[in-house]
Amino acid sequence: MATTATILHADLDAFYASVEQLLDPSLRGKPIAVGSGVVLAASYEAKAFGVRGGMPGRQARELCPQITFVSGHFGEYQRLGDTAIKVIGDFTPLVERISIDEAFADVAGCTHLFGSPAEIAGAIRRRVRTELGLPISVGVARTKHLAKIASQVAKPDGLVVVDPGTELEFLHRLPVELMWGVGPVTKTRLAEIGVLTIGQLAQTPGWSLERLLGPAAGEKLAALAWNRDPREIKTHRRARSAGAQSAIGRKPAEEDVFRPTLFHLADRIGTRLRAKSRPGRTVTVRVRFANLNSATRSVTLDAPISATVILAEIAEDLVRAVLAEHPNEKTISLLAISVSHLEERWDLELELPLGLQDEPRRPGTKIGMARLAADRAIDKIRGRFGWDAIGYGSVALDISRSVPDEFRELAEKEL
DNA sequence: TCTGGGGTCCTAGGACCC
DNA sequence: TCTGGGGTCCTAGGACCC
Repeated sequence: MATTATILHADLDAFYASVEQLLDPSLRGKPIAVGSGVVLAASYEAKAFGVRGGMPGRQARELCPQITFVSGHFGEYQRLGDTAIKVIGDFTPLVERISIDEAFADVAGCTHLFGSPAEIAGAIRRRVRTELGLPISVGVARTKHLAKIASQVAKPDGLVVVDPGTELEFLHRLPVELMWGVGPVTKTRLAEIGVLTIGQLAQTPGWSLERLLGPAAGEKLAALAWNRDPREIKTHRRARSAGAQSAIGRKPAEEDVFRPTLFHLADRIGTRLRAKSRPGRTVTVRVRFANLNSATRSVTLDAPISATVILAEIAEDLVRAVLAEHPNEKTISLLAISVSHLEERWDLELELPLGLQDEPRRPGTKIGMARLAADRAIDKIRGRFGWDAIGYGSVALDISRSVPDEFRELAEKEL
């Protein structure tokens, strides 16, 4: 176990909103939100009014009548996020990117070049500020969990270093919801037994936590409360699933409604899976009803798939099964497909004849091969002329897009 | 009053095998 | 016929994170 604090957690502040204020100086110092129907991100000035990400636009306007909505420059978010992470990479190769605007790094091996971890953190913050014009907060500690908490405490635009000698003193005075893994439900459950701070959590008997939260969560939280975090920096982590979803308002639970939507979702997912040669064996479907209750249904196949049509047909079957189980639900509000058990296909892709990868056991394999070949052709055309250049007939038309496609792409994980 | 979209991990029960 | 135990996989649902 390391005895010095060399883990950094760097987190760009109110990232999308800060980029908008960077691009348009007239927005600086003002409450703004990115998005239209829903708030995708809010500036600190807007957060001061209680505006939060995910909030409906109408509610944000009620809280903050003078708020300015901007539609968003998603390409710029990607570019600036990448650039900020690269700044960290100039100090150490041990960088674990968590999302578009957030990363861990271990600087243990580069202090002889660049100074103490605190000095490196300061240098990162200065460079991101001067070279990109963006505020970034950094936490420095001995463990990932504590570094992450430190960066949250540092916000906005700050630096917090937790010296190994002061770890528990720092940690135990903070509220439990700052801990990784404590969301609204767990916070409420802990509050019911009088646990509000991490210090109180640390003093709670293990059996009590495990009874309250289950064995895994109880043990994990107890460990984190004493700053025992075994996690290491992982520089490359492969995705375990790929999915897509679409909120469709309130529509009747009928074939005419869910078929085109499922096809569109399958198209998006299939394209990604094929691009990385990572077909998957398990298909999961989620249907959310008008009352916001939802039901899932999944199937695990003998062989992995990535062809759009096959994926769509399986998803349709699953949705029909869900609806059959909920005959009283006449209205659906969201459809989702996810593919998991992804293959690690890298080199086999080159060895297997095209088509044998998909559906070797499905009756009518030749059809499966033809479908995959058709997908490959479409993928190629789209690669040259853009996504909308070609598609599956009616599917290309009139899919309700509640958020811009560019926003969806930002959230996609590298497969 | 009615939150969008892309992910990860855990749980609990059941099937199935040794 | 009843008894015990361990392990793996699958499915449905939830909590959580960004």
